[in-house]
Amino acid sequence: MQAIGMKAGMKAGMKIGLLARRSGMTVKTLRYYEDLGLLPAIGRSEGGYRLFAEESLRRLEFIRRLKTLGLSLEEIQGCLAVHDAGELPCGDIQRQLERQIERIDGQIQELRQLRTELLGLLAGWQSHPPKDSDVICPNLRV
Amino acid sequence: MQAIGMKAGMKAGMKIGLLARRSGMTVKTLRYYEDLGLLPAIGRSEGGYRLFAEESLRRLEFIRRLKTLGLSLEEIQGCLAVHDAGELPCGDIQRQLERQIERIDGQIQELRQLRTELLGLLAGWQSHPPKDSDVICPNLRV
DNA sequence: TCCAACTCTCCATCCTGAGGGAGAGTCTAG
DNA sequence: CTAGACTCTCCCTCAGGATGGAGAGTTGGA
Repeated sequence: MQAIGMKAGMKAGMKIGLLARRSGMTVKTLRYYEDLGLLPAIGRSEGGYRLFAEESLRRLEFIRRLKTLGLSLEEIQGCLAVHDAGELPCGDIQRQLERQIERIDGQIQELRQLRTELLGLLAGWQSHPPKDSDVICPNLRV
Repeated sequence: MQAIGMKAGMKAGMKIGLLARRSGMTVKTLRYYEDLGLLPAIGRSEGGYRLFAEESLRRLEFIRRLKTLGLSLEEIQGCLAVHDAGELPCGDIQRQLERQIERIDGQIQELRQLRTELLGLLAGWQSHPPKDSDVICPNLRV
């Protein structure tokens, strides 16, 4: 027997707590994502509770995956918007991932330069150099 | 002729705007540093204006230098505290710089791994794969 | 019916290193 | 003396991705 008011096959929607348990995210985070528009609810219960479709689980997996690849929620939202428009977001995702590689390359370059500078400074560093009242750290000459 | 109330050689102290101009930092930043305890003022004028010693310039150079090396203001403050206690901070700075190199190495490692994963994903990426209604992006299988 | 569990909204907070602006007071050259 | 430059404190805002709590309302099983 179906619940009253439900046609056979009609899905009532998950409440946020269940979705949180099934997805491994916190209720707070899901509300946050919904507010951002990343995770639309299919509606509200009579009492105002958010109701989510089964599909939300896949959506959250997608979000989680792109997040671990270093994309921002805003970038992820862009990809999801393409999906929601009925198109395959693969092309957009590809572009975002390529951009992400460029960002990473830039960051690695900066970190390498900094590392080199730090190593240079530490080569020949003296822990107890003669005091020089005009500088705070003689090794840095400042 | 000295200003009234000034003994010869006594320094009145710089007001914050002059220190900002001479150091190349903004007034806002100097107030911020003073609030944090990084840059103690030698006192206040009768009207409540912060007065800074000449030494503040060296201190700001020191802060700027360590900041470009990637240390946080908190770490810099630790080094300055050693200096202010009358000791040479070189040993502490050395330790901080070594820690910084370790942090950088860790970050580079993470970035390299991520980069590798991204490249792996993009190898063989199809911009327009066949649609699969069960996944959002077939290339990611999510 | 009743109670516990759940959910709602709204607001505040975290982190870091500042920046913006209001409104009031101070300093200094002319 | 006065105008204009300078400075004060106080509070808000930014980025990004959430998290915490208060206080009120909803749901569902016994």
